[in-house]
Amino acid sequence: MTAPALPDAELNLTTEKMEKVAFILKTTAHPTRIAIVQLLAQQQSLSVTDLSEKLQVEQSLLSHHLSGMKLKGILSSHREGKNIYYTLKMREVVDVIQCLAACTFL
Amino acid sequence: MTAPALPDAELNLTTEKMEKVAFILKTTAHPTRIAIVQLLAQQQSLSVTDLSEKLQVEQSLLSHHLSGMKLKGILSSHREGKNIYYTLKMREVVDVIQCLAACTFL
DNA sequence: TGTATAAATGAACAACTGTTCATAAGTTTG
DNA sequence: CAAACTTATGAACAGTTGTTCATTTATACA
Repeated sequence: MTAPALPDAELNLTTEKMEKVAFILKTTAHPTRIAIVQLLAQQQSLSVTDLSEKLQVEQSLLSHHLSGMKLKGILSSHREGKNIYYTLKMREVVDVIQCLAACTFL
Repeated sequence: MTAPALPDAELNLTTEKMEKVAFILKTTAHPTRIAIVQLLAQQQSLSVTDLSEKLQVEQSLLSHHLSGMKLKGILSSHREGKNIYYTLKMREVVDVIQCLAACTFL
């Protein structure tokens, strides 16, 4: 949308961008976190218990993943009564995962 | 370690795929490795010394990165005399990086 | 209030990663 | 052959990550 799609030959990233790309890849590179992104790509927002049940992941462990992802800007959260709902903030991450998921060799 | 079990109906990625996606993200999530991919996206194949010079990365460290990426199927290599040339095998990785690199917020 | 429910936090620890250094192994050339 | 060059390898170590467990904070509601 923003930048025109460049042919591979013109792919040129600054050091700074490479670091940022690496950062995003790194914070997403985990099965549980990918699953979280997948769910939040479809659901707009889910509470920790929702996620914990759907993913079958221990509350505490999930919380650690969630707060990490929030800290790094991938998710955001807001409280609603007893529950805290998480939302996908950096939607571009979905594209990246989708892009990889579309690979035939996977 | 393993991806949480998810009801397939609600996802476009299977558990297995999520693990593979995570795997690829993980093996790419490093500035030096991204730079390697970037160079090999433009050059078809480069020797270790070429890469070492262009990236200003110590031979040994580079070698470790290269053999890791080869082991994981991202690169391939062949010898030509004294030199060993590395080639991008999993070209899809370029798309992923490009996808992220195109993000305006970066 | 007090109890239940929801989520975060922090300590502890194993496992993994990135890096450096020294050395080895393969190749060419004199 | 030895010497020079190119790349790989392995040990060591610091730093990071994933996980568990126990505890704490925040909210609701009886």
